[in-house]
Amino acid sequence: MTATGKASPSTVHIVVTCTNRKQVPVPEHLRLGDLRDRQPGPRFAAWTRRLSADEPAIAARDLYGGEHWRAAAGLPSVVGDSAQLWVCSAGYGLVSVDTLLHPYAATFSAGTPDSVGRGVGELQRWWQRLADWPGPMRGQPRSFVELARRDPEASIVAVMSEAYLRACAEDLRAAAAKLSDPDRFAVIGPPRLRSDLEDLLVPVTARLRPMVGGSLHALHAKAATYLMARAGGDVTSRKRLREIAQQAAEAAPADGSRKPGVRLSDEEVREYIRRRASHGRPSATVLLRSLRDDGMSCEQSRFKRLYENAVSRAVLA
DNA sequence: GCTGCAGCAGGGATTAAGAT
DNA sequence: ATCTTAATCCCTGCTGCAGC
Repeated sequence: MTATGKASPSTVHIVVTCTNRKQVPVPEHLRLGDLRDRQPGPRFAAWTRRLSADEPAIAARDLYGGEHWRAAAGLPSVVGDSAQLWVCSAGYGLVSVDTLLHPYAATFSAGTPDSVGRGVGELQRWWQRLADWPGPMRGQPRSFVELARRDPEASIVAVMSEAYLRACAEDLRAAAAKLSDPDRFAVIGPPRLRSDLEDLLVPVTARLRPMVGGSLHALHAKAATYLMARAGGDVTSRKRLREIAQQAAEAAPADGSRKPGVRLSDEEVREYIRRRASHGRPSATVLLRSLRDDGMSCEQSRFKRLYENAVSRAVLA
C-alpha cells in the first residue's frame, strides 16, 4: 500500500485522532503553546516554519503512545491488507501513519497551553490551514475531502474524539459527498454534537465501555475495533456498524456507565481525610481510592490539594 | 512487585451567546 | 421571550510509567 491516497478500489482508509501521549520528549519550540504570536494567520505560519525547519525523523506510528494509540494502531489488522491508517493531527493535519514527523505538542482540545484555540470557528480555520499546507510528505492528501476525491471507490472510517470532530466537521461533510457509495463513509464518535453530521455518525458513548474494555481515553478506538470485528464482510458499511453499535448499547449492562459517587464539599473531604489519617498516614492515592470505594467522589487534583491542606493543618495542630 | 500520580477524553451540569 | 448552540467547568476511573 502506498501513502499517496491513490489505492485499489477496496481500500479502507481508517483515520484516527492523534494523542497527546508521545513516545519521545517534545522540544519546547515544537509546543504550540511556545508560540508568541496570537494572530491566527501569523501563528500558523510560525508553527509550520518550525515544523519544516529540519528533517523529521520518527514515523507517526512510532511517535504516539498510550492506550488510545495502541487500540488505534491495531485497527488495520481488524480490516486486513486493504486497510490504510491515517492520523488526524492538530499539529500536522492529515498524515499517513508512515509519515516522518517531529515530536510535537498541539491539540484541538481546549484548556491546555498547546490548544489550537477555543471557538469552533477557530478550530475549523486551523484545520483548513493545515489542509492547504503541503505537509511533511509531498503528494499526500491533506484533508478528508481530498482523500475521498482521490479514491472515491474506497471506504473511509473516521474514529474521532469530540474536539477533533468539531474541527473537521465541514471537511467530513464534504468528503462524504465525494464517495461513490455514501454508506462507505462512517464517523465513529460522540453523538449529538452536530445535527448536520448525524447521518454520517456511528454513535459511541461511555455506555459501551463495559463491552469494549479500557478507559474513557481509548473508548472510540476500542469501540471501533469492537464494531469492525463484528461486522463480518461488511466492515465499513455505516449501516452495519450502526446496527452493531445499537445492539451493543442494548446489550450493555443498564448501569454500565459509571455511577458518580456523592460529591463532597471541600470541608467534608478534609474531614474524611482527617478521620482516616488519624491512625497512620495513608497516602493521598490510597485515601482517594478508599473514598471512591465508599461511594463518594472527588476529582483527583482537588483531592490532592485538600489532602496536602489537611495534612499540613494536622502537622501544625 | 508495589505505589503514586500525571495524563487522558467523554459525560453531565451549567452558563453564555446567538438566532428566531 | 424562547429556543438552540456553544463554551466552560468539574467529574470519572483506567492506563502507563517512574521511582522505590
